[in-house]
Parts: sequence; structure tokens; C-alpha cells
Amino acid sequence: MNPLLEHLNAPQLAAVTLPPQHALILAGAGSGKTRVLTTRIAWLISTGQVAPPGILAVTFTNKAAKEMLTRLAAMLPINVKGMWIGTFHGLCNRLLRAHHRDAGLPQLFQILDSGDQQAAVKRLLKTLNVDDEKYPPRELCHFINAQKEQGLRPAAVEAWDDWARKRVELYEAYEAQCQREGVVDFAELLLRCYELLERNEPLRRHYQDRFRHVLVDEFQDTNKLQYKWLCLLAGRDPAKPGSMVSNPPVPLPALHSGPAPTAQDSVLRNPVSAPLSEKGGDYSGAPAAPRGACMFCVGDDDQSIYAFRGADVGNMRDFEREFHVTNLIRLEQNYRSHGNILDAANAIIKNNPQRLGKNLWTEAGAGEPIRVHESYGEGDEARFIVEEVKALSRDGHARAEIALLYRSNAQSRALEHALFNAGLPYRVYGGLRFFERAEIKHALAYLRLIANADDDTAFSRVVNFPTRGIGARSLENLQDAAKAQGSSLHAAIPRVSGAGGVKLAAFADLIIRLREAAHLPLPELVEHVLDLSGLSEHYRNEKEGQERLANLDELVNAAASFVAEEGTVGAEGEETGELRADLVAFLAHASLEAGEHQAGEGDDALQLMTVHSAKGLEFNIVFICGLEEGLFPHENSLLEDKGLEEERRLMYVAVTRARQRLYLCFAQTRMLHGQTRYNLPSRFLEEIPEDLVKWLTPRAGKNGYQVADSAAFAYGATPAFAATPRRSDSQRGGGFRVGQSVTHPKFGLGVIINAEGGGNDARVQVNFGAAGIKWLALSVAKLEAA
DNA sequence: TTTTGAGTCCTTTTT
DNA sequence: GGACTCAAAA
Repeated sequence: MNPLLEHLNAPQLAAVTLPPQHALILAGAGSGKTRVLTTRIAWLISTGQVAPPGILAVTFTNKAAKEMLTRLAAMLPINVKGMWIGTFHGLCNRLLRAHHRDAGLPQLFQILDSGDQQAAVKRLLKTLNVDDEKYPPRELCHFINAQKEQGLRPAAVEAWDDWARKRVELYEAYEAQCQREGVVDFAELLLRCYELLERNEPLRRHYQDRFRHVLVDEFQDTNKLQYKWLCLLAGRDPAKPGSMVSNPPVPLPALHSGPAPTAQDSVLRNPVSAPLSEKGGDYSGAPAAPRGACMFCVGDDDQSIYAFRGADVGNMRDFEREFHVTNLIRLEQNYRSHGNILDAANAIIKNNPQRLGKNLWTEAGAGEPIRVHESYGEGDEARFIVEEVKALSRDGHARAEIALLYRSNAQSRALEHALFNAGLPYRVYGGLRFFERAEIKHALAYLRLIANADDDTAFSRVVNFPTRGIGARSLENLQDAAKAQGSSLHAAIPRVSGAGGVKLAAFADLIIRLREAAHLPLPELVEHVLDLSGLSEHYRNEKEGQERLANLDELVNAAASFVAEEGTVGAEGEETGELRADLVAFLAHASLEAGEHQAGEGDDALQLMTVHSAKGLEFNIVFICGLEEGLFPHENSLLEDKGLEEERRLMYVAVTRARQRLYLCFAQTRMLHGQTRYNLPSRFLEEIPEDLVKWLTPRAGKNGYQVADSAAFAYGATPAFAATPRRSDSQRGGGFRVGQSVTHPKFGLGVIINAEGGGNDARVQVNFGAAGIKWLALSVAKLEAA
């Protein structure tokens, strides 16, 4: 037997060795998804069914792509570096660099990250004198990206009123600005690449012939445009029914002079395109489409948690239908979690309608019960977790194997506070990332100006940083001049006169001097830029500049290791003429891969992160915090179509992160937006069968809190208010307190969220959930403790 | 040009 | 409550 196939279970084996047909693999959490994907590639290659250049494998994150490459390298005696395995954006970047002329892009086009994009939109609104209250940049970016992710250019966007028409107009103006500056945002990377293939038949044919197998990871997270892009590469030509709305064929503006080369030109000239002879190995036909690839899509509709950013689970059904998928394979055996955890996850997700359907099981035993803990407030919740973690630590559990998951980032504060006070090392994921730091972005802006001085985003960022006396007025003059002659800011510098003009000219001179150093090896070039621009100097003089200075040093290191690692890739693409490919590649790398969140990876630290960022990870012990209505499920989600379903999938993802032990925590009160909120326990708690659960605090009543006095709470609850003085017989008597569950004959079950007055005047505010929030006089309303 | 105070917002996030 | 933005004051 092929050693690659050892230790695969039956469905895994079936998936890996599937004959060349389109296939959809429903891979449950912890079912060995990545293993199947990589083994499939290795198997296809090692059995001679396809040569490495015939493979296209797509992921969403750089991490996943890297992981795939690493695993593949361990399985195959080939150099996997040059293979087409990467993120959607990374691969599109590669294609666009190779065929930039055909795509209507300058050779050295720069990539805007979301921050750059927002800055560009802001700048646009300013030059057009558009009220940014009416068209907030954030929202406008979102709109533009959403359109692009649907595959819609401005001409194809429908608008019904003036406001909407203006938005589309701004979208158009934004496109023009990007084109003028030679920059491309994330969504544009995909859309431009899609259009390139759609309109350029020879090029499309070339890649359709080349790629025999297209493999997609996390398929449930693809958006419409990504799906279209995949379809195109897999050999489904654009005009066919079922393909998306087509844009009116607007000719792409060309930035360069001279005759546009044909597609054939760039295919033949370009080293990216493998010789056609390599394409199929001794691939022996079979039922696959005559042209184009076999699609092998791996995903889990139950783990689709990115609808809010355009992901469309519907792609799974569409794919199944449009590609006539007969091979639907379910990977349901879970190798991660104990039985109770899986049972809970299955029970929760069962409440979602319209699933493709799947039930995880394990050969591992039931394991420990799921622990549920109620506390009074978020501080108490955090203290409980701290004590529990300390105990687990004493028992020999590694802290790095314990994760604290929460729905929203704001929740980390209380946890961090308690952890800090307890001296427990922890690491929070999801902060500012390396290439997003201000000082790094400044340095990169200078580097970008070396590559392309017309990059107005980069120009505006550093024209007066460090300050060189170029104030708002000079910039305004410059902007006017640029607008007047329809040029970039840089090109307009000679048109500005006066003192401002002199200073601007000095800046232009700086750019020239930076460009003169463009022959230096990349790390030295970076260093040179830091020096000459005055960035290093600036941070040396700043009180709090030490860390930033260290980061800038780190940038030099990053450049060095980039050259060392990607050195071979530097040869990819065309000769860039006077400017170097490695600089452009490094800048693309900085935009496409923002870098790891922060240092301190080696330490044995608790892992704190949102549920979203925990996707794909696993831990021995998991605490899910803040399991309260309004928080998780988040209140905003209830207003959205299918919002609750997505929250439930999120809960499913959270639960399935745990291998051995799972804690579910909730609190009666929580500080939110500066106000104390009283929430009911999350409905997801109730969806877990009772026999899987062990309550660490007295069990809460259905839909409400346990009526218990504070002593019942392990870590000292401190009720802030009592409508009537609390009495020891409050259970029996009429004493109510904030946070307590009550029933009302008409409104049903609720929780007291506020109170005022006392004695006969006492009134309480009760949240009855669906029945609303009411103020009730205790002397009148027939309230009872639930 | 930098500092400071008021005002605003507030799920989730990768590329 | 707090982080971030933006406009006025030093």
C-alpha cells in the first residue's frame, strides 16, 4: 500500500484517492481536513496523475497555505516552493504581476491594505468636496468592497435614489483614483484577476489547460467572486448559464504607452507559466471536463462564520449543483474532542435548519462533563477563571493549552485585568499586527515611493512625517495643482510656488536620493531609507520611541529574512527594468501578510482570543466566557437575516475547539458601553443536554438565574442594589434584587435589571425578553421569584 | 506643530 | 468605560 495512505480512515481514504471528478468534502471540525487536502495533492503527484504545476490549491490565510506547503514538503521529494499553493489574494497577485499589461496595471502596482484603502477614500472625498458625514469613509469602503466581491463594477451597480447614485459615483471615482495611482485594494486583486481571465481567452485557455486539479480549503468561506474565479479556472467559461452577472465590457484603462502586448506574448514570455508539456504528466483522461480542472472543495457549512464579510455558504450547494457533484464525502470521525464535547456541539448545531447534515463522533470516551459556571459580574467571572486556571496549572496542565474564548474583543479587558493581578502569563490575539504598526507603515510608504512616486497614499502618509514644515496649506496647494493637471501629487510638486514649494521640492529631492540607493540589497535599502528619511532620528528623539525603533530594526530583519526565504521567487515575473522585483515583492508581502500579531510566542501563556480567531485551532482546555443573551448570541445578530444561525455556528466552532475539558461561563451583570447590563443566560446553554453538563454553581432555572444568595457564588458576588433590604428569608419573602429572575402572570419570565425606591414605592425594571422591558411597581405587579 | 479636550462610536476579520 | 478622531488652543 502506498505509505501516504496509511492511517487514513475509510472516508478520508476515499476522498484522497477519488478518481478525477469534482468532489465536495464535508469535513467536520477536527476530522483531519488539512491532512486529506495535502495527502490528496501528494497522492495525485506521486501516482503520476498530475505534475506539480498542474495543481492549484487555494486557502484563505497565509498560515493555512504555509501549513499545506510544509506538510506537502514532508510527503513529497520535490521542491514545493514554486507550486501554486497560496491564498486567493496571493495567487491573484501572482497572476496579475505576470500579466500586468493584459490586466491594465503598471508593472509595480502596489497593494492597499484596508487602512490604506480607507485613507485613499478619505483623500478622494476631500478632493471631491464630498461630505464625509453623509458618506462615511468606513462605510464607503465597505460598500465598494461588497460590490467588488459580488463582481460588480460601478456601471453594473443598481441605484434607486440620489444618495445611492452618489455612492456609485464615488465608487467610480475611487476606481479612477486607484488606477491613476497604480494601486490595487484587496478586493480589486481578485476582481481584476477574474476579469483578466474572463476577457482574455487565450490566457484563460492557457491556465485552464494548465491546472488539472483545483483544491479549495475552507470552501464555506468563499464569496461570490471567489467562487466565480474558481469556476473560471476550473474550465467553466464565463458566458455559460449559472455564471454570475456579467459587467458591461468596460475596457480597462492602460497606464503605459506603447502597443499593448497580446496575451500570447505574456504567456510565452513569462516564466510563471510552465511549459505546456509539463501540464498533465501521464494523466489519463477520465470523466472530468475536457478542458479545465477537477475541483476538490473541502469545507464545513457548520463552521461558516464569515457571512458578515461576504462569505456565502450557498456556494457549497451551488457547487454541488452546477458541477454535478456526485462525490459528496463526509468526514465525521473526530480526532480531537472527547464524546461529551462532541455531543454538546452536535446538540447545539442540530437547531440550525438547512444544514448539509453531519454528525461528529469519536472513538475516544465520553470524557469529563461540561462545566458550567454562573457568576455575578464579569469581574467574578474572571476571578473564577483565574482560580481555576491556577488549579489546572498546579495539576500540571500547560497554560498554552488553555484558551479563553469570547465573542467580542471588549471582553478581554476584565479577563486581562484579573490575569495580570494574579501574575498569570497570557497572550491576547488579534491586536495590531506587525506590518500595520504606524512606524512600519511609514517606513513602507518611503519604500513604496521608491517603487512608485505616484502612489499618493504613500506620498500623503510621509510627506510631512517626520515633520518637515509641509503643513496643511502647502498640501492643499499641491492637491489643487495635482487636480488641475490631472497628475499625482508627486508630479505636481514643481507647480507649487512659494515657501511651501521649496519645502516640497526638498521632499522631491529626498525621493530622488532614496531612489539612487535602489541598487542596494533589500535590507540595506531599508536601513538606508530609515536613515535618510529621518524616521530613525525621529523615533530616537521621541520619549516613547524605543519600542518603535526596535520595530523598525525588526523591519530590516524582516527584509533580510524575506530575501533569504523568497530569494528564488524574486526571479519570478518579468524583468522589472530599472526597479527591482524584490522590493515590489517585499511590499506585496507586507500588504498581503500583515505578520504575526505579537512576540512572546515561546512562553507558556494562556491563550486569549475571540471565537472567530480560534477557528482552526484546538486546546486541551477551553473556557467560553460571557455566554449571555445579547453578548453571545450577540444582540445585533438577532436583527440580521440568518444572524442567529451564524451565532450558533460560532458557538459550535467555540465548543469544538476543546479536546478534553470545556467550561461555559456566564455572568448576571456585565458592564457594556459604560452601562451595567443584566442579561439572561445564553440560549445556547439550554441547547446542551443536561446529562452532559455539570453545574459548578447552583443550576440556573429555565431561562433565568438561580435565585441564590451571594454565598452560593464561589468567588463572592456583590449585588449592587436591592429594592428592599435583603433579608435572609428573601426566597420566601417579597425581597427582590437586581439580576434576579422573576415571573409575571402576563409577561412571563424576566430578569430584574434595575430598581428604585423602597418599601411601598419600590419599582423594578424587568427585562422580559420578547415581551420587552417594563417598569413595575412591586406593590401592584404580581411578580414572583422564578 | 503639538497638545489637549470634547465628541463619537462601540460584533466578529483576512487579505 | 475607553479608544479613537477631530478641532481648537497653547
